[in-house]
Amino acid sequence: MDDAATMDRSPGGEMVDGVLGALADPTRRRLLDLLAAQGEATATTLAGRLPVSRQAVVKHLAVLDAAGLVAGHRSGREVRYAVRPAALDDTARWMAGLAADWERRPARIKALAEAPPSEPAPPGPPPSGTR
Amino acid sequence: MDDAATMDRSPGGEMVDGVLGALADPTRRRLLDLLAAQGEATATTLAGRLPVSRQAVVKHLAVLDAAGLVAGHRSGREVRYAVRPAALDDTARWMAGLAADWERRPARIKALAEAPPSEPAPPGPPPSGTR
DNA sequence: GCCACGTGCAACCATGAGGTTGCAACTATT
DNA sequence: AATAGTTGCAACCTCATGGTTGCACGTGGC
Repeated sequence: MDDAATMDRSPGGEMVDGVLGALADPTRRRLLDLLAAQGEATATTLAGRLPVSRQAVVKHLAVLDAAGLVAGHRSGREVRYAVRPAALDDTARWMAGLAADWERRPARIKALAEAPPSEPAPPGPPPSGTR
Repeated sequence: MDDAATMDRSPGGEMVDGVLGALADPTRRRLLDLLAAQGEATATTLAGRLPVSRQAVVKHLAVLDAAGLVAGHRSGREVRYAVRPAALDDTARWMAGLAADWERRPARIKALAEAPPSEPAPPGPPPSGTR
């Protein structure tokens, strides 16, 4: 049921992947908006406010849940979902950090350390078989 | 010149959409990492460091460019691409704002304004067809 | 007990995104 | 001029994704 809850701030960014993937879809974003606005809602309810079937909503909620962006608890015969800020927050931080990284890296560094001789255009990319 | 440069912080979040979509793909993220690390690189060079063809890289770069995450300028017979922090930064802010929004919204509000009569199921306005 | 509402599961469909290959066009370098 | 290295198209392939429908299962209200 949960995996993104694995509060993993590790470098690989395994969670970031999930969040970005989930957030990439517009319908999913609308869903989150609705959810954030209402606090709680069931898949059936949400489907009523979107141009898609209930099943589609269920699938989307599953993705969002896997990404840790929402969580649902059972209440009687229905399952109410609610938004879960943590993962989003973490991803926002990650992204801000990345942006900062890019900014403080105008260019160079690598270019200098990559061509000791005098060739700014190394035609022989050599060794590293990154595969 | 391009399009994402349309510094549009408008509500619709037209840019955010592009950035999230672009960032959703892992290959594209690797590409950005490489690019950020080297400062500048051509599609051909980058393809050499990734497990995909040059053409695939070209397509990815096109997506990233459309999202405003990279920009390329011609230098002789080659086209060097470089990372472009602005869009990423904006998106990070947007996301942080959203997260903050979620956090300061434990629930309620809706419950009060939504059920005066007795019918909480209006056929709502299907906004822009997502697809 | 019966019925209605809501969820859960599975099969199925269609499109688009990621990837490939092949080739034409352009720019340097010799 | 001939050639080698790059970029730019375009056709084409495959598979994951978003979406649908149909039906079985649970749970609560009558």
